[in-house]
Amino acid sequence: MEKTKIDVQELARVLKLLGDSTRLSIMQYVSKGECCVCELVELLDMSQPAISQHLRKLRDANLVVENRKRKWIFYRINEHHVAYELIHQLLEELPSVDDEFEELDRKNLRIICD
Amino acid sequence: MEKTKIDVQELARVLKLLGDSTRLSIMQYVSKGECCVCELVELLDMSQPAISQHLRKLRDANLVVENRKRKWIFYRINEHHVAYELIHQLLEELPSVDDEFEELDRKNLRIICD
DNA sequence: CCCTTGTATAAGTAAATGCTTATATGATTA
DNA sequence: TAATCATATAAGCATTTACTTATACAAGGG
Repeated sequence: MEKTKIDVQELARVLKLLGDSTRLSIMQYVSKGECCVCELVELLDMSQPAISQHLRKLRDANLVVENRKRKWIFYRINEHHVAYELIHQLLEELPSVDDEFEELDRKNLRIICD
Repeated sequence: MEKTKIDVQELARVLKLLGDSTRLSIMQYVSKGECCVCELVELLDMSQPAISQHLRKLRDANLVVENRKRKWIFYRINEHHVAYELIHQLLEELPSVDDEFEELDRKNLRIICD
């Protein structure tokens, strides 16, 4: 069974989306578990529309999927994307974001919703 | 021995460069062996200045290294780049470019220079 | 029902990008 | 030394990008 090959244009499209530090960070956060928009706004210290627009691009490319719970919209990485394994490896090269999540907890800005 | 981590900004910079199908193809070609500019112009069917400008970006980012031989300038992938292993894995996801190199041979446009 | 909260979208803008054409540079050859 | 070949650089331009501010929309809570 031959491993699936990815088209150059398609891979370039994905890499272009990941080639922005805000979006790359978003991908890292949402790969650790679901994040809602307001959490990402806090984690990345950026305006809500800016985050929303980045999320739209990632969603349009199917790199993330949304999950609506009560009044929040949670995003998580799409594990079924053709390039998921590759993206996962990329993200593993990055320093941990555990501290950022802990700080979010300390500030009581983590949204727990089950 | 902990594996070297790459800064988010730095990885994003690399991915941004790879997030262009022309440059991604160039990287693929020069990872298979040295290519001079005129070969890349032929392989990618683009203008010489366009290729040159893409090569400059890749060279500035240390993703490729140049090697001057006689009147040609050959480029090859920089195996010592921090993200080399990662890039190598990315390139392995792409379909082979052997046919393109063979066509170059058939057209007698391959530069052999030793 | 209103009012608030969370998120999305629209419009505008400055900066970056990727080409083009024209020209410069540098090495090779006649 | 002049002509040629391979490549680089400069300038110009249309398009894309990533923000901003303002507004819309959708879900909950009083």
